[in-house]
Amino acid sequence: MPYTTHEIKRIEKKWQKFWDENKTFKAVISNQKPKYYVLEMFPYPSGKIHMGHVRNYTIVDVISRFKMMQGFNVMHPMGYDAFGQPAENAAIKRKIDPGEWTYSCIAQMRDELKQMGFSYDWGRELATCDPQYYKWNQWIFIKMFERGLAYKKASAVNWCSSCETTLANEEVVNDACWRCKTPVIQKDLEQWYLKITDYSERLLNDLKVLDKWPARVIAMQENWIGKSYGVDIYFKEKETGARIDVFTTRADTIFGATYVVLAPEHPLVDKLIKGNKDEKHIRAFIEEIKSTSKSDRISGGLKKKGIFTGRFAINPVNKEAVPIWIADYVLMEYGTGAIMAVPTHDERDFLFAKEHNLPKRIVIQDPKRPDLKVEDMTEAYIDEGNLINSLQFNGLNNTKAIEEIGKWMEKTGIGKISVHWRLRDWLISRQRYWGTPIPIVYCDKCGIVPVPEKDLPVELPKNIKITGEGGSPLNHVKDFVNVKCPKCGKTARRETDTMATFFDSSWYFLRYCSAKNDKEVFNKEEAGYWMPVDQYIGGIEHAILHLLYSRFFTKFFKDLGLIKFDEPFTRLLTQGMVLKDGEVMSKSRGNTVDPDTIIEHYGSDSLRLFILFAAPPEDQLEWNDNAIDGSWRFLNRIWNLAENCYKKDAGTNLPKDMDTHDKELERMRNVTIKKVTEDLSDGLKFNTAISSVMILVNAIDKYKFSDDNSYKQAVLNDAITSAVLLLAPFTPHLCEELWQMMGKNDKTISFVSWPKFDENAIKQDLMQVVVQVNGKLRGKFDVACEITEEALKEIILKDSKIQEYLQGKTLRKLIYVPGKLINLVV
RNA sequence: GGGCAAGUGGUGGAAUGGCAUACACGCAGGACUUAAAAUCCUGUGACUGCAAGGUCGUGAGGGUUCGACUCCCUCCUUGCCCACCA
Repeated sequence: MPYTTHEIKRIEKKWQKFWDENKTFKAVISNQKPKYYVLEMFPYPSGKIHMGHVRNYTIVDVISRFKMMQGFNVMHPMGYDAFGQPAENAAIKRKIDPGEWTYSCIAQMRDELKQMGFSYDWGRELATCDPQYYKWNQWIFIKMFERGLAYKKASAVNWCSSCETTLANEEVVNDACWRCKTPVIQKDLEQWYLKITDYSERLLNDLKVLDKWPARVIAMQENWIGKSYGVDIYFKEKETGARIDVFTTRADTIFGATYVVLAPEHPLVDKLIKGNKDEKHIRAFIEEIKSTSKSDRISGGLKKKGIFTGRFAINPVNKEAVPIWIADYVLMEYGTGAIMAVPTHDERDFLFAKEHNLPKRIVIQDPKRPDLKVEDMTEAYIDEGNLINSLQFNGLNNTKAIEEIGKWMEKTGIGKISVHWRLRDWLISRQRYWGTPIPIVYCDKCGIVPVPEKDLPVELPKNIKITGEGGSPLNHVKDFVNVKCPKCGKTARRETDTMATFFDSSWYFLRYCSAKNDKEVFNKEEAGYWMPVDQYIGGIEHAILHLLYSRFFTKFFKDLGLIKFDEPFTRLLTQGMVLKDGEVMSKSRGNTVDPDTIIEHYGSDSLRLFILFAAPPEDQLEWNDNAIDGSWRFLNRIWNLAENCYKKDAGTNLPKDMDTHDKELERMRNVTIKKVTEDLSDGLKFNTAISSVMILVNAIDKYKFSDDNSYKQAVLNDAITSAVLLLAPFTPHLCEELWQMMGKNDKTISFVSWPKFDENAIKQDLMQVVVQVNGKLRGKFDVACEITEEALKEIILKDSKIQEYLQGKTLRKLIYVPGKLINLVV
């Protein structure tokens, strides 16, 4: 029977049913085997899986199955990141309940995942919209609230007018909503924040430990956390003496500060401009800047808007009075919201000073142009040099001066060495229905009261009208909003905001360890056994948000004493996107290929094999409709070998009288085992692992169909057996079936020991030595492996062809790389 | 503007200081067939040559080295991330 579409369907269904019924991949704590926790980033349950999912989960599945065969106790769970806006949008559009819609999508998705043959422990399946899950979101929130890590603050927030909700900084992409691309505006609202900034230092420092993460992700996180060393310098307003702190990383240029600039939102602005004859004008200017969106503020390019306050500040190092300006290029959110401007040594300051005719003074000498005058400068000098016009610091190299001046300022009390971070606290309030209710009650008497643990979960009310307009739908649900204060029992009001869904996904990997536990967030012992995740795999788009939040939560759990480790994911792989015709495959582009139709025709094994073979996992993968044929053809060849060439009764012992052909196949078999084992262990190089199995299969074919048909069945059987085992993680349905067909006694191939290789069998009798003349390839010689350098030289130098290249030239040098090559330098 | 990747046949890719293009796709030719599909075999970087062979060739240019796709410098292109961050 050939490996036809019909047969493929039968086999794949058969084994999917087998794994399901036997709970083959159920993970149980055991001290007999080392544990291995392998995890994909769980999907949003949109219903259908797409090629990106297929790629992600296939990569994880191969690792999972490989580790099982290697004797690890593997946990490989699956769940759904099930809260969020698409369900609400669907509810509005189709007038159905978001929960109903979500659960039907989950059901469909589960079927599609099972169709791919992934080795999940379905007993740990979870959905974040399940009250048994989000109950623990609420529990975590309360623990954070108790420790001051969850707090409420009124502030200007990023607001998406289309989604009618606030967005975290991380959700603002190019000043637009990350989901719907609507431009983000600023709006004042009372919002819940998580104090992730308390963990800035740890989040930054522990990146050093993550040596098995892609350098790119580390760099992105470092960038995002943005630690900046500098000095806060205390300027004073000339008349009132009010302190104006400016933050600078360039304390070396303090003597060149010729004006001070405040952000329009700076709290001192109001006082400074009060009574100014131009007050109205200035206020109008400030309002204008505040009303411009951030992107418009930037799109003005280098042209910077500013206005003079009419006031002066005293530079503490030289008592000079410098004008105080307000300008759009100074941001309240960063540093102290005020800067000292050094036009001669900062590009932005230079342009601003030029625009508004402000004074400049050179304090770092360009060694190439020591006579340079301020009037002749066309741009700021931002490179190294020695200090001038800087009193006692004159002559000092500016890099050194940064340190020296900082120390001096701290000593004399005119400033302090400080650190500022780019990382902001995490805004988690959402004015949405389909999310975890924030477990807080507002009481006129008691204030903000957390819901007691025994009353959790605060369940989302059902049968809610969702219109997509007018803020949170929960506002309109009286039974939900009106509540008794848990403290005093008087009438109180429930919080109607829900949590950002990134909250849900920041700890789900811990929940998998105790997925059905209704007593605790997770069990200490279980998490202690399985965690941290040994291998985590997902898209690069989560390099900052999800991965940073998960690290934050993990550190928080450690502080609660629930776990003993600092980092959740030991090893991270960010898989590349799936492209079609050079563009990312996506619904909006209309260039998707539905995995279903491929499976329908070729089966999921062919799809799995193709998607791993076509590119290394980190790289982009260009979908090719034709190339999958190749994967199917290859599986067909394996099928034929196992069905027609494997003989059950041939015995397993290799014959004693092996000739060179037998030995060569046996060597190839060992080489392949070694190569596949190494490729799967370290670099996760699935594409080259598969190609090496293809090479083995080519060799088996050659051996089997050799001219004299003198093959030995035990050698052949051995090679076919190894090929099937090596392929088992990649194409599990086929290999299960073949294993059975070949009469092996195991119930499933999933736990059959990974084949071992013998270094001795890999050794060759002859080795090929490449001969170069002046680095150019001029000959190849097959010689015995144990040949001495002297004997080898003799053979080569006597060779007539090599002689030709040496004629009339003197041999200057001979480089011998043992076992590889000889380079003759003439 | 800053940071990080990457650039190799017609295509996906392999080789990370030592034989460039493994493996596969595609294409061409052949076998089998009444025919087609499937399968199998052969060939397939460019130029040159009847051939053996020779020359060139990993985005461009330079450098280090006996030897460079690989390391270093400069530049170009593409992708991603960050971005008035003081």
